[in-house]
Amino acid sequence: MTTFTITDLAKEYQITTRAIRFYEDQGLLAPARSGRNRVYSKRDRVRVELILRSKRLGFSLVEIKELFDLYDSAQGDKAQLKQFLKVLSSKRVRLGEMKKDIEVMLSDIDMFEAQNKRILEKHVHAKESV
Amino acid sequence: MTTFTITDLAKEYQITTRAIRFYEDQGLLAPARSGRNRVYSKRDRVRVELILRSKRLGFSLVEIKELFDLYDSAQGDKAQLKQFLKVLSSKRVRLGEMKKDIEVMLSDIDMFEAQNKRILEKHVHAKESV
DNA sequence: TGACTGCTTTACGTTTACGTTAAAGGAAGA
DNA sequence: TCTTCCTTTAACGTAAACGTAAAGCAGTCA
Repeated sequence: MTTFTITDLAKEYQITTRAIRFYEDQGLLAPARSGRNRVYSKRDRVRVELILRSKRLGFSLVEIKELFDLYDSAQGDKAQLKQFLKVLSSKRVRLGEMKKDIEVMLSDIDMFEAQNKRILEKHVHAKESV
Repeated sequence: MTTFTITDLAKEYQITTRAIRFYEDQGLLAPARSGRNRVYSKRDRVRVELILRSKRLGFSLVEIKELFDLYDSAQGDKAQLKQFLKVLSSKRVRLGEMKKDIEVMLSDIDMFEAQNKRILEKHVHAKESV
């Protein structure tokens, strides 16, 4: 099937229908309608994925909307397209910084783990030697 | 110098004194006092760095506090130490997932860039051929 | 001494991202 | 036809992370 209901998407992505409608209120989604009911296309589904991934990485809904809008208005408009590319590259920079932060935290965690495992083993030896 | 005022830290990390005091209210910092005034040690400074890095990665202040508390209570307590290690490894999992998300977004961005640059060049050629 | 500057506490305000009823309208099954 | 279920819009509520006065104390510079 090529279309989805709001509950389909909610179940698939483990979010509430309220959240999905909220994204629409904020201009992030614009599903078709069948009567009053919302009908989501594959494209809408992709946008939901993009929203969720972006959210997990700390991007605000406003930021995501700006990207979507820019992408939409960049179709055929050369100036907008250049602007879109600029924004994309700034996002890339930010993602790179986050990657660095993650590396630092991972190595911090490694350090703590190594240190604490040494301590745990010491305790064991102490017990054994008693 | 081995100690810092609240404005020292605020300037160094580009945050407001309000934020620093808020972190203290939430139990994330416990600076010494000189009279009524706060005096921050190098250890406090490290904690501020940890807080900010964690925040940039989307961790909540409550989560950060729990880690700090666990770390503090793990000194000499074997059970708490094991618990600390467990939590650390769960954080590591989450960081790994974020890394994946970042990779996906970066490759998405690469795709968009490549695609749009092709379009831009087409336009140029079109103009040249006219 | 008085003004200025910086730090303090207290407390209400604000933004983001939804949660949570509430009220009402199809549509399908017993 | 009645009940049940899913959907809709509308509106108020909430948690997190501070922002923003307000008002007082402490040091210092002229």
